[in-house]
Amino acid sequence: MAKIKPRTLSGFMELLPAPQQQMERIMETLRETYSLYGFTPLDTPIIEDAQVLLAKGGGETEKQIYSVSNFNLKGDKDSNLAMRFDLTVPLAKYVAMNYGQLTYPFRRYQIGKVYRGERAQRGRYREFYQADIDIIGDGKLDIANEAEIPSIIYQTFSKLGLKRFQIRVNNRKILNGFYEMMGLSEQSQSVMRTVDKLDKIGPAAVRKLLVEECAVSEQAADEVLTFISIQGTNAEVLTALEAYQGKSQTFDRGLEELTSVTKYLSVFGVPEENFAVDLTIARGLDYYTGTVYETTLLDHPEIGSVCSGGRYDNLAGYYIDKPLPGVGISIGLTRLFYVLEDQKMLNPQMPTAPAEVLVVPMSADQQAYAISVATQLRAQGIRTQLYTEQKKFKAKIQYASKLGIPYAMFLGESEEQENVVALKDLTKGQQVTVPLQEAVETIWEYIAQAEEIKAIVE
RNA sequence: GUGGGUAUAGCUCAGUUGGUUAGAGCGCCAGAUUGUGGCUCUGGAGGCCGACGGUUCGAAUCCGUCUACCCACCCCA
Repeated sequence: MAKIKPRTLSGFMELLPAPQQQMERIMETLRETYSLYGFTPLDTPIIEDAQVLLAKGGGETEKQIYSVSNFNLKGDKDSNLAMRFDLTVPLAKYVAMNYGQLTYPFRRYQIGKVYRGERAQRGRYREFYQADIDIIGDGKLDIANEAEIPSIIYQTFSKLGLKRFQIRVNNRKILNGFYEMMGLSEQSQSVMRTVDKLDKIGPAAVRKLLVEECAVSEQAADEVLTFISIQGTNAEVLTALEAYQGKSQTFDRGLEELTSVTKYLSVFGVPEENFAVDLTIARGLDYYTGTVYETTLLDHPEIGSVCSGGRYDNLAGYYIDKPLPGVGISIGLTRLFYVLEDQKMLNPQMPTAPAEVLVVPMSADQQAYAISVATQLRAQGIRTQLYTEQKKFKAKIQYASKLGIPYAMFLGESEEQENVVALKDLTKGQQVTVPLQEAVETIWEYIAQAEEIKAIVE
């Protein structure tokens, strides 16, 4: 019979057990850190009414969203459904729906898969995890939140063990104000996109594109280039920006905000080398209205941003008549994991075994003894696997070895009679015959040691 | 959506100007070693050479079509 070729779709990540274990460790770290800052977990459906997801309408979202018309949910005819493109729009819906029942500022985190109809590419997926944190205010939301959000990302990345990363910060109001001064408000979207390519294609090419593609005059293009090439320490950039003050209210407000965010970021404990005011950052979805963030790994800029977000003033406005400003950021977990694995940055010391000990009865006669030992181990909180297959001894020990299980416990006739266990440390190759409680102590020592290995990234 | 590339064993890949029985390394299985894994040695299994069509005495190799995947652009986490 002809077999069906098993395959995983392009742009979808599927991991083997050991790397999956590492991925789970990263997720745990994110959850822990997010919780530490008082965020509450949230889960929303992967599939939503297409109208809800496309409320914002138009643009790239519409092009890249997976949607199904006449999706036949039993009883619900002619539903137009779509898969979520990000976690921010579903959050806006959630807040709009439960407006009266939430307490503001509402802080939630969410780790979930999102879907985008793009061509898959190195570090770019069609299905990927985002790990979001957002703070939604009722009517108002203080600027300090816009500094707290990236400081949480700093904490998270640091806890993972990452050092060479940079959170780049900009403010849409500064950009919009600047383009307003230049009389380029109409083209600002395409100009920002072009400017964003500066790192990639260089100033000369950017200038050419601005003139040819964005209908910017030669003179204005030069001024744009001068503006975006403002560089230096954060203080220097802010000082340079002061020269543009007084011509646009929007710009002035943006500068004020950026100055506050920069100041608070230091207070939140983010070192200067891990964040930078960068005037070329503009991207993110088009709902951003103020501060915007983009985080890159300094040694792997080719992968692009692994975490971005920003301030949005009125996302829920598509659903209800309440102004609900928010600020949020999203770690591209799948992409981050891809880089870490691809670049061999994951700590090889990180344990990936599914258990600390494999309980091995020597023969069928010891099966009952083995079950009772395993039960006692589990009751004491030791992750335990029981090897019940009637195979050669070699196969049993190899099983533990391949899975990276550090201890094997052999239970034969003599062990059962004397009520002891033969505990073998597979990493050292040493074996002792001791009472069960003593073996438990040894394994606990190992577990305590393994927990010291906090850094997921080496 | 646009442009380029690739498709041979479970994985990574060789395969000469077209030539008869398609190879290697890793992995897998077995044995050396029936209560002791990793290292070593020995043996073994495993292929419609992506699919379909064409050229030829003869095709993994040349040509065409299709499909899938990869890279880049667009855009983005």
